[in-house]
Parts: sequence; structure tokens; C-alpha cells
Amino acid sequence: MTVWDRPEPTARPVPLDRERIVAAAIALADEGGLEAVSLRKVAARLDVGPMRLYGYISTKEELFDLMVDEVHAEILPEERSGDWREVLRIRAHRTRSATLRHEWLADLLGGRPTLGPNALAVNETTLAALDGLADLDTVLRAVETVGAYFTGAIRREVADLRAERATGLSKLDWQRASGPYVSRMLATGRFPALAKAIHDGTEVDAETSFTTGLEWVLDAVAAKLARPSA
Amino acid sequence: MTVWDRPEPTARPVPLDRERIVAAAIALADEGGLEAVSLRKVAARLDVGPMRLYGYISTKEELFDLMVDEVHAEILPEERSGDWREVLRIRAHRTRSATLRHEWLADLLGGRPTLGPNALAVNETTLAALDGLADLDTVLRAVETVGAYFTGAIRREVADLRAERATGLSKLDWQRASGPYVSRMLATGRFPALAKAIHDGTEVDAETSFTTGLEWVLDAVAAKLARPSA
DNA sequence: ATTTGATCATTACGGTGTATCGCAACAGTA
DNA sequence: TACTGTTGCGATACACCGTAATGATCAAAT
Repeated sequence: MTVWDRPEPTARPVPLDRERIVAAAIALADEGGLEAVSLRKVAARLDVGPMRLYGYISTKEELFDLMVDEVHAEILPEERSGDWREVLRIRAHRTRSATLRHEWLADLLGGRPTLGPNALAVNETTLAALDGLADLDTVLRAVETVGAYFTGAIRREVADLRAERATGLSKLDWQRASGPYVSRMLATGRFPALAKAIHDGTEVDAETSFTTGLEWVLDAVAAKLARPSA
Repeated sequence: MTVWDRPEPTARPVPLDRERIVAAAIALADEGGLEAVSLRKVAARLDVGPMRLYGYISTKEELFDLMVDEVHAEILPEERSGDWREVLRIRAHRTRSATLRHEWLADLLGGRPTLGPNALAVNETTLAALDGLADLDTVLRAVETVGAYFTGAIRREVADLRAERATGLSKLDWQRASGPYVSRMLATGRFPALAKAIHDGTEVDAETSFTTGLEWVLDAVAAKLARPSA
């Protein structure tokens, strides 16, 4: 029986799974931001029809959820490190650097509850580090407070970063002289404190600004963990 | 000269300005969330062709910017109140309630630098209240830290709120028993601290949770304003 | 009176998320 | 081995989107 007798194997569809889909989506987002992620483009990158994806996700939002959880794998520290404070600090910094690697994460951070397995693991190590240091409610409040801080700070940092990129000017420079609108507003005299701040403020790099605020918040948490009633 | 001789006055186009546009957009967003805001629908609500809007804004994002600034008018307190701490506290709470009135604001908060006149005014009163309490950089750090906290906390609160609304279950209930996925994850034993937290945690209402965290952060700021070097 | 320039409406383009539907390959049965 | 139900896939289709390009219309300027 020659080759010619045997029929060609029927063209099997490209195998697919969530991992591949999410990887493609993340690649697109890394290259062109969240807005570059469309189900059609994700599908195209996988040599697949768009509708195929709906076997694995049922909505675009779910794809975003998967993407966020995937990045949480990068946030999860490899080894469990000691101090509660160190754990919270590391989590904050790892979240920040993951976001700088995947800027689109800033658009999603805090937007929806994160319940994927990786996000749960991140929360687990955080809670484990704080376990028993105070009554449970205080501990939860602590985790949420720190989380609120770094979420907000990261979002703001990325927002400023993008603005700088778009205008080609650092925030301070731009406010100070080059932004005609802001200059005009400050010239009205209606914002003296703001004008002074912009005039006299020194340019602080984003990371130390992030770190400083973080340590303040951690100080506050430390005080409450010591005296849980307050 | 009879009526019939005189030509009908030519149909003047509907008068328009940014205020009207923004108001229409906010109304749409209040009703159906940010995703219900399309330039076509905004225009329709004003009895106007969609392209007409491009005389007043040049992109949809700019419309969002205007919306955000408009809400900042609600955030700006009417009278200047004393204490720096009170000023920060009030700003946080007013931002929170404005967001609860306009939930879509949560999607925009921290997403882009806010430079509209109302946002500037809000920043002005904040800075004015802190002026001279420490060196300028410390003051700026304080404002940013508190801002990062309440931005993050508000976003998270709204995210949870939406999840509750979608599932019909409070966050705790849903995690505890009714969410099959979370239950399954916790049953694996890989998340003992998380399981304990969910099992033993009491349901705290969102506002007190927000307030508690805020006061912690304000405590931290107070400590730094006292000793600016730390 | 004629031209010009600005304003507005229409049309059109290339994209989006996703519902629907018909087909083709497989599993199970007779 | 023939048949049949089920499942998963691809193509098509729909309603909508932001906005570029174009065409019409009218007030002001020459």
C-alpha cells in the first residue's frame, strides 16, 4: 500500500488551552497595551478562529482575569521570608515591578476581585506571615490597607509615566513651564499653595517615593499590630 | 407681507457646549456605567450628530477627563475646615462618596493625571492645609500617600460591591460556602491561613473598614509631619 | 453680489465582542 | 459495518463602536 493509497490524515485543529491563550494575550498587551488585546488578534496569533476562544473563556473580561492571575505568579515570592514587615514590603515591591514589566496591569489592578490560584497563593503567604500577630480583623485590615496603598500608588505612578511619555516632559517640568494650560492656571493666583509646591518641589524618583510612602504605611501597621485595640 | 412670504428661519443647530456634553455623558455613565458611554449615545441624548462632539473634544478619553473633573466639583469642600488631618480626612471621604454616587469614577480614579480646574482646586485646598507643617517634600509625600490609599481602597470597595451585586452574595458568604471554586481551593489545604481568615473573619461594613485604614495612614502621616526627617 | 471660511451633517471605514448556525469528525450502538 | 447522536469547530452575521473624510449650508467679508 503506497503513500498514495493512504488518505492524508484529516487536518486536526491547532491544539489549544488557556495557558496558550493567556500567553498570547499577555504578549499582545506587553507590546501594545491593553487596548491592543482583542479576541480576534489573540486568536490570530494562535492561528485559530476567534470563536474558538469561547470554549475556554466566556467573555473578554474573563481573559483579563486570567491575565492578571498569570502575572501574580511573578509576584509570588519563591522563598518564604521571615518578618511580616518584610513580607508585606516584598509583596508591594514585587507587585510594582511586575506592573512596570506589564504596564497594562495598572489598568486592571484593583478593578476586580482577584481570585485566581496565583492571587490566592499571594494572599496566603501574606496572611501566613501576619498570622497571630493580632486579632484576625486587625490583621485583615492591615493587609487591605497596605494593599490599597500600593495599588493606588502603582496606578498613579504608571499614569504619570504615560503622561511623561506622551508629552516628553517630566511631570515637574511640564507643570512648571512647558504646560501652557497649567502655567496659565497657576498664573491666575487661585492656586498659591499648588504654585509654590510646583515651583519649589524637587524631582523625586518614583521608586523612592513609592518606598517612602510604603514604609510610612508599614509603620502605621506596626503600631496597630502592637496594640490591636487602637 | 404675509407669513407665507417670509421664509421660515433656517433651522439653527442645537446649541452645545462642553458643560452640556459632559452632563449628558455623566448621566449615561450614572445609569449604565462607563461602558454605556459612547460618543454616539452622548450625541443622541443631545439631539446632535456624533461628529458634532469633535468640535469640543478631540477624543473619547478627553471626555472622560472632563467627566472626572466635573465630579471633582462635588469633592471640593464648600468651606475651608481647620486641621490638616480633618482636611485630608474630608477629602478622602468626599472622594469616596462621590464615587459611590458615580460608580464609574472608580474605573477612572488614578488612571490618568487629573489636571482639570476642579481637581486643581481640590489639590490646592489640600496643600494649603498642610503648608508649612513640614518641609515641602514631606508634605507632598504625605498628600500622595494618603491619595494612594484612598484611591486604592475606593477602587477595591467598588470592585467588591460589583462582585456582590453580580453574585448576590456578600464577599464573605460567597467565599465561605457558596462559591464552589473558592471552597474547592480552600479544601485543597494549600491555603490554611486564607481558610482560617475566611472562616473566622467577621463581616465588616465597607465604610468603617475604609475609615479605619484611613486613620492608620493619617496616624503615619502625623508622625512624619512631626519629625520630617524620618 | 460674490467669494470665502467656518460649522455642521452625512457617509464611510475598519475595527470590536459575541450570537447563531451548519458542518464535519468522533463515540456509541445495533 | 452501518447508523446516529453529540460534540467541537469554522464561517457568517449582527449590532455597535471611534473617528476620518467628505459634502452641504450658512454667516461674514470682500
